[in-house]
Amino acid sequence: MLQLDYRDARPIYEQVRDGLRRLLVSGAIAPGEKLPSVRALAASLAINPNTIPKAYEALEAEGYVCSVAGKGSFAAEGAQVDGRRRERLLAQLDEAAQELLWLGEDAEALCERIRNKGGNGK
Amino acid sequence: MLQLDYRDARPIYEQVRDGLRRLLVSGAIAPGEKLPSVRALAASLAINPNTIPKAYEALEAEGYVCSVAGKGSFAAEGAQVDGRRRERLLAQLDEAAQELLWLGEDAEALCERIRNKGGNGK
Amino acid sequence: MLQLDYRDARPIYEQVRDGLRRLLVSGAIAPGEKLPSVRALAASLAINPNTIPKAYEALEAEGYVCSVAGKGSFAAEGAQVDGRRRERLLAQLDEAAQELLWLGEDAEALCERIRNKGGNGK
Amino acid sequence: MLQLDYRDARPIYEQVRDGLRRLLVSGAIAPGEKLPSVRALAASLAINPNTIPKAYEALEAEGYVCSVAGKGSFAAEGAQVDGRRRERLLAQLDEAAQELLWLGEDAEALCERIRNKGGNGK
DNA sequence: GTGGTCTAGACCACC
DNA sequence: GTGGTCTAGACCACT
Repeated sequence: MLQLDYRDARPIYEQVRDGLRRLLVSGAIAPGEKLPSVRALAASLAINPNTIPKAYEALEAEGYVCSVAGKGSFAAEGAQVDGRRRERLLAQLDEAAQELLWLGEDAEALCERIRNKGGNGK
Repeated sequence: MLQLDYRDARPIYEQVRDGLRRLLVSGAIAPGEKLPSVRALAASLAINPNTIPKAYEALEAEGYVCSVAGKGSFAAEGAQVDGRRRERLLAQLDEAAQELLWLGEDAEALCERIRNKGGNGK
Repeated sequence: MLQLDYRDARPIYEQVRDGLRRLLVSGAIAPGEKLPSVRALAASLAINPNTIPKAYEALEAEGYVCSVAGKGSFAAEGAQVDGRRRERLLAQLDEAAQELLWLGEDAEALCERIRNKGGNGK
Repeated sequence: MLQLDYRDARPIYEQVRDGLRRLLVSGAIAPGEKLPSVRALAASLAINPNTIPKAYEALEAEGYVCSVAGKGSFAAEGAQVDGRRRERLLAQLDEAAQELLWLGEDAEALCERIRNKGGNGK
């Protein structure tokens, strides 16, 4: 389900957070669906159970996840996501696009990439 | 010319590297133009001179900059940029676009952003 | 483990880099094996600890080494080596071979050298 | 005839020396043929005339060139080349071959490269 | 204990 | 003046 890279400079919890977010936005996990429990995910990734809540809390702060005490964590709707996250993504898109255009990439080719992303999810 | 943020998690040399790259791809520094000398830039940023070469070497490895001992460092042509840098940018673009689309952003609106980036440089 | 030559025109960090790469490709250091720590290697070579990371970073950029903060540096798999390194080696081989052939060296004799290199590692 | 690269770390005279040697071993300049005069070559490369004799002297020391006062410099036969140069080339070949084999390159493929180099010169 | 980063100051070769 | 290299010593986060 998730792939950890111990050679990655990012801490484990960030890799879990980013991996889960990727599964959410790719559609692999549908809105409302229950995420794996802390213990189950920790076991399947063979990491310390204390690491998982940190990832879940970060996603909850962003609005991607909704945790209910005693019941578990659930995937939220896209509309509930934090506005600052959206701005950061737009900035990331702008930055990559500007540099790619400077490198000679064709604007329409980049647009075509974006349109294709939308269709199939991943 | 550049702005450092000591609250930023990124090390100084990465901030310098990213800031200079931004100046290059935005057209603020033209290809072939001389970059500030190691000592001059260090002084203007009020940091140790040893920190600057690390940023310049990273940009040289990417193909954005060309340093010549005894003469200075110069902005390279876009065509000399490392292919792996281009792939990383495309991945960054894809990731941001996919998440934005999931958040409900309109594909054509994102395309319009990209087209505008190309025109005015910054 | 490594031998420095202060009469060599190459800077120390390049000698360390090339020496380590030699140990890796000769099989003296196996893939996955831990390399000496920055401080330990600096002490054993009687040089400043700051010089070692420069060699390790270069090998990491080539794909020969993987450094993990807090854990150490490790030998990578051959498959992870940068493609540009491979091209540079092929060019080096071509250049040496062409000149040797012009000097009257027999092509088959050179081939025999290459076949022998493969067998015993060093 | 020769291509200089001012971004290259090597001094100009080494680039001229290596470029001329390349022309010799590739067959572009035949044994016995007259090399361009110091002034002519300096003019065609748009560099200081003092730089050319340094390159010619180096090639003469290696045995690739034979200079006659008042008449000019001439390409020598392969057999006249310095033995140390040959040993250095063999070492260069060995080193590149060993690393390429470690990277998974096929020994016979490398041999085929060498055989092809011999046939057409360049 | 590990690698990563930064400061301070020095010397070199080259232009 | 330039970039390139090295030394010495320090602090940090993470294991």
